[in-house]
Amino acid sequence: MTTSMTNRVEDDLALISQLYPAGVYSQMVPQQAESSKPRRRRKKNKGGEAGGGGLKKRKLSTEQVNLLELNFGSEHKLESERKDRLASELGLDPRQVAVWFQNRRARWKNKKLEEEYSTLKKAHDAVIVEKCSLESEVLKLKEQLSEAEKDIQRLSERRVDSGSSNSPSSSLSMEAIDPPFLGGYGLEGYDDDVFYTQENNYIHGIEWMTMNLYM
DNA sequence: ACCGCCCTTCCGTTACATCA
DNA sequence: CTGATGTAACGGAAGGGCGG
Repeated sequence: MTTSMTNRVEDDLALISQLYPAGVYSQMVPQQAESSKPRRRRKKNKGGEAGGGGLKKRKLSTEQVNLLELNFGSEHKLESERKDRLASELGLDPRQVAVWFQNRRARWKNKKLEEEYSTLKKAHDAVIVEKCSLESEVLKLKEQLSEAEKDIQRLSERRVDSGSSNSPSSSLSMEAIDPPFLGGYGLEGYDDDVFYTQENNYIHGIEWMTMNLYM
């Protein structure tokens, strides 16, 4: 929190450094340092010259990187003993080895985060697909239910009609799937979901439908 | 318990190299 | 030449260990 806030301030200062010529800026810094945060600016290193004047190795050789990678693979942390040993093996400054490990840990962390993100995204996508499939199944079942309810309605209406007209269609099979006798009370006490049998036992509509469909 | 010093790690950034 | 990308290096904050 405080770090990022200071960094924002530093960003502003860095921006200032781009807006003003280097010489002007370098003279501005000490003045600002008195009132606010001092900002040390790294020197540009044109022509491979380090700040001190010596030649600066900008890129590590393949052999150096390979050995560093090998060491990083076995242990991400770098104790000072190992750092010194590695540095002398590679002909590098111990500080360079420390910086390399530091940057390598940062890269490793980023890569791990990317992998975790990718894994989570795959899981998320799979859940979304399953959700869609379940939703379409719910829709299908609702349609089936609606059709079944319409059938029940038709059948109960036909039952009422056949009471006066003795239609020839009231065959044996129709008897089997007609709604059970509702007694002398008409449809007034008729519940949408419950049918009463002649024995005054009741079963739910869906169960009744299922029973008749497979009888 | 407190303080100052040193060392290390992490984070954000900068400078530079390399490549398309 | 230029913008994107990778990486070595830096600066600062924070935390732990240790002696005074």
